[in-house]
Amino acid sequence: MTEQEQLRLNARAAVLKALAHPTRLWLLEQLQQQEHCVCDLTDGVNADISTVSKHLSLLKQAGIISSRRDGKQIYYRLETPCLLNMLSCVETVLEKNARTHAALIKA
Amino acid sequence: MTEQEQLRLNARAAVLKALAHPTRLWLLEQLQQQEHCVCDLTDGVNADISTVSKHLSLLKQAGIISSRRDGKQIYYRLETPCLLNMLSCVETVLEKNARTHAALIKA
DNA sequence: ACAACACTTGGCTATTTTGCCAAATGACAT
DNA sequence: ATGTCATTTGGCAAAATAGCCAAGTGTTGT
Repeated sequence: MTEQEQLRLNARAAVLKALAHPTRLWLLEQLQQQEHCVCDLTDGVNADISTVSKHLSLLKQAGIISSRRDGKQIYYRLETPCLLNMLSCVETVLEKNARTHAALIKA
Repeated sequence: MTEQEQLRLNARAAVLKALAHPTRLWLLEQLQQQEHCVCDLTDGVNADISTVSKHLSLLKQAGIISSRRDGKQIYYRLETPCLLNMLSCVETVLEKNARTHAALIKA
């Protein structure tokens, strides 16, 4: 693994790490159709507003979402919609796992 | 967020979490073309064999790779090749970030 | 200027992840 | 059976992550 490869992999891992949290995945799903302010998003999650805010800024930091201010509110929107389509392959893994698990139980 | 949604998101996040590490991404790239034994993989990474082994079993646990024994060696192979194609979208994020960063420097 | 609102940031603790070493397992050869 | 090779597992310490509360920032309305 060369040093350049190392850097490339670090960068990729950073994006994946940003995605790898249930609350953040939920937030991204909410943003898929349209932008939302933090207040909209907080309602659906059972976590402190500050926690949601931190999740959002983490996603922003990773370049996955962006924000704009409109009066008192801050609206977040998805920058890279393909990320959510991408999850179809994750779903493939889960289905495969489910089948394997079922087979193990039957056996 | 319903409880069922919660479970679904947890499962997805677990797979993403397994992917979200530079060494593990490298291991997956090695396995993309063909299966490899641990000894093959250890050579390319500057980490202890035991560390590599733990990364591999984590990936296996997540259902991303599988293993078979052949004599003294254990061969790992990629179970869900689409995961690596999927990363093209991660690359999109990174390119976008690079452009944004460049623009900020210029400004 | 001041209060109210929407959000972010700092600070803290609890939990999880990482990676090394050393010890254990499993397969094969002698 | 004993030794050796390939790999896994246990145990531990260091680092990163998560989430709450409280305090701070920025905006609007009075």
